[in-house]
Amino acid sequence: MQDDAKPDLTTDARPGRAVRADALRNEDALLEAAKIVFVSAGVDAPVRDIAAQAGVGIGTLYRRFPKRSDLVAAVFRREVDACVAEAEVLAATHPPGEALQRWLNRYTVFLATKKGLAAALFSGDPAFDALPAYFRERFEPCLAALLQSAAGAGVIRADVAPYDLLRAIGNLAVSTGDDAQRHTQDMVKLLFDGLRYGAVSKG
Amino acid sequence: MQDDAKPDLTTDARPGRAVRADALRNEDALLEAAKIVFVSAGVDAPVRDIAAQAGVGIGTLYRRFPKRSDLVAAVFRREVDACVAEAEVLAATHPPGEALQRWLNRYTVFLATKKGLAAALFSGDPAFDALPAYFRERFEPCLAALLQSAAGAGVIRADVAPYDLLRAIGNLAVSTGDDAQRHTQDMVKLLFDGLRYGAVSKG
DNA sequence: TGATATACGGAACATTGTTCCGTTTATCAA
DNA sequence: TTGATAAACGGAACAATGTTCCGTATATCA
Repeated sequence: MQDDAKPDLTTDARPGRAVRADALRNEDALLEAAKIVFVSAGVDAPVRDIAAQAGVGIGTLYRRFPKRSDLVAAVFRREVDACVAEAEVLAATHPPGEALQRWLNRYTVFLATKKGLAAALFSGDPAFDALPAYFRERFEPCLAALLQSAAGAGVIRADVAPYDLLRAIGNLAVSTGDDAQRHTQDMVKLLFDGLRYGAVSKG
Repeated sequence: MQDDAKPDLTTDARPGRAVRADALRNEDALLEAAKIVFVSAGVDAPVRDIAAQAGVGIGTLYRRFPKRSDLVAAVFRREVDACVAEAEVLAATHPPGEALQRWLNRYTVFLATKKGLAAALFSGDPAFDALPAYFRERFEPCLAALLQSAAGAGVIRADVAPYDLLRAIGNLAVSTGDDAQRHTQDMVKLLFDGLRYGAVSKG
């Protein structure tokens, strides 16, 4: 593998020339804007609104993300990455058990903002085919590290598969209704208590 | 409850006057057209296409179905009804075991055409809120009758709950891929064989 | 600092959703 | 059977959104 691995950015630049700085800035602004607009107006929000929120022209949006699904997928990856990155921060700044608990909460927040995407994910658009794998690739090692660390500290039991936990919480998070968020977080906490119940050393 | 129960048709007619015959005809034509277009172009197909397929103007479509979800829900109910009606026909024209087997196949066909609707059903549109209940209300007694009849004839065992079977097949039918249909039907057949395995009298 | 590749912006066009009203037609009473 | 009238029809017109295209602006590099 050569290290021509630039950010996978749609650009007119040929190998010789560097990608322009404003192009990078706008890519970032668009993703941030899309994230905000998707939450407030759904993934079917008008592209004009996203461009406006980002402070760029429509043409710029289309240059980077020719199809809506490109933008949706990019936002999804970006938020997965952000959630994973936070795990590392938490692990470095909190004791293992607390880091785990805090991250599970962070993960439920991630899931909550993805409800609007669920329908899109099942739409059959090939642009989304790779996302489930990406989801697992990124989250499984991430949670595995937190679990192993907490288990090593004797705070939780060690016999729960990371992916099982990811899925269980994912299922808990699909509940709907007024108090969905409270309900989900309560149930996740219950799960976490379950983890603690069988811990090796401390009660 | 008075017996003013006409078909729940949006109409300008006041109680005094009968609903016009062309209105009824067009309602039917629109539902039939929508069913066809939804299969070939998805539930987001342009309303113009549906009106054209039905041979009516756009205004007529909007008069009956002001929102797309109204049309989607009406088509859904209509197809549920058609599938249920076929159960009665099969029960009257085939021996119990064969009627059951044939209907289960018919049911998988119904499910297959509903994949495009799955996303819509989960969209949170209140127009769809009543559909799951309708689904169960109609299908559960329908399948219960077939099962009871077959069990009475000693062709299958009698300890399977109709709703469990409906759900199991529903889950089998969500599989995707090139051979999804074959796979689903194979698995449903396996289920059916399972029903036969514990039959009371005949082996 | 000038030349040039690159990217930007938004007008213009295309597609689809939705409303509105003049025209047509089914119904019903005479 | 026929005329009056309510009811429904059809599609033009308008609105909202998606998409393309190209003249203009600017970052990069020699």
